[in-house]
Amino acid sequence: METGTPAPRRRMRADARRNYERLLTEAASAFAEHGADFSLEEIARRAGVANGTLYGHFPTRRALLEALLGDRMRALAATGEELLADPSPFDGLAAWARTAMAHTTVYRGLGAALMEAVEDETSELHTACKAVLAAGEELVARARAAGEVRTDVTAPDLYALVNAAAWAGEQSSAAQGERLLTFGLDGLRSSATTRPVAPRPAGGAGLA
Amino acid sequence: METGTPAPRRRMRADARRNYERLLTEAASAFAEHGADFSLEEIARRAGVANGTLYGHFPTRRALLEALLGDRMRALAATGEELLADPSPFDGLAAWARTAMAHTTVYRGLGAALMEAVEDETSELHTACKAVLAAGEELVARARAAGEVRTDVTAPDLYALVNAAAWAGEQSSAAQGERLLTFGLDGLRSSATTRPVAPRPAGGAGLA
DNA sequence: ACCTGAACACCGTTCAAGT
DNA sequence: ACCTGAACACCGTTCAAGT
Repeated sequence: METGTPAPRRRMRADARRNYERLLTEAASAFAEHGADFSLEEIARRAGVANGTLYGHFPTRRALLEALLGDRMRALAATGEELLADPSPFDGLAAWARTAMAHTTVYRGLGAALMEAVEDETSELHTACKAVLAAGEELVARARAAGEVRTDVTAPDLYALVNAAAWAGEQSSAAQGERLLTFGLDGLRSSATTRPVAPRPAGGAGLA
Repeated sequence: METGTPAPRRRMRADARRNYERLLTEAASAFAEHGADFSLEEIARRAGVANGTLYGHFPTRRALLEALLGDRMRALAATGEELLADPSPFDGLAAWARTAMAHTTVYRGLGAALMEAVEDETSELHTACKAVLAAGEELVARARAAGEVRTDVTAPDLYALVNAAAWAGEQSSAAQGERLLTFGLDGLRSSATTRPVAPRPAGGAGLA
């Protein structure tokens, strides 16, 4: 389902395309191993191109991240839509949050980039972040309407929670990050209902 | 109660002492304005000393942070001890967490430094972090014993929560950070008891 | 169209030489 | 005992010159 490195948007000269792909490949493994703040100069070196070539293809680090993660992030948003069909609004939301956190932990430092990008309209990652946020909003709205989370919970709350938990995971251990996510998700629950098991109206997951 | 810049540990030559204090003063305002990752070279420049002088007094950025924050952090730990007398174990814990978060937000990027230092025994900030962690542990233990938080909640959980909330506050808004802390704290509560109002045995806050 | 590599303005850290 | 400032090895980003 994954095509390895994503294709550039438009037709390119053969050598340009080769450089483009080499840069993405090296960036992917460098980011995976050393985090999203890894030296761009070193990435260019590893790809065997001049530093100027890297900037030609990716004017900023965020552009590089977008090329690497954009598709994945849109897939994450799509997963959110699917989870709207989960019989339990809260469980659907929680499952999605865990998936989102897994995506965020592919590169160390990614949570910070995603937090910044969602509020910065000039960021190349902004559109993808907004899509993720929108998916979260739908899940939150449904859980809110079902009385399974506090009435004041927002999509930015969920977004911040996921990224903060991912961040904490980077700083200490992945397990610690997951614990934080668990606590945070539990804290979103409506304090009125202890455990929103609810009557559940026999059928599916309506509520357009 | 605060003496401005903390005094150096031992007697120093007059010029050394002056440089030491100038460096601390400049570092404090630079960190406050631009975060704890601000250029050390620029701090030395602002203090009117050579960069080597800065490294002479503070071999690492963490040493500088320790000089600036050590006392404050020990005071935070002391506040934790005091809050052990709070009639409500959970409220005491929560109040302390909010105080801790306020301390963490004095410099942008401080949460990351504190998360790193608590696990790095070679860090000059390590002792201070451990003191804070120990205070948290006592508060957590009391709340746990009182059945007001889950039985599996640990001091590192609380520590990570505070720093992660502070981090989130830096990335978006202080309000968002506080919301996250609220959710997180609520998530620490024992899921068995909805609201642990408890009979409360008339008197104070025993439980040695 | 695209690539190159030097140029510029920064870093953190170390260390010989001074006083 | 302490300070200085150059030295070293890095960054990110830009841009003239090439092909």
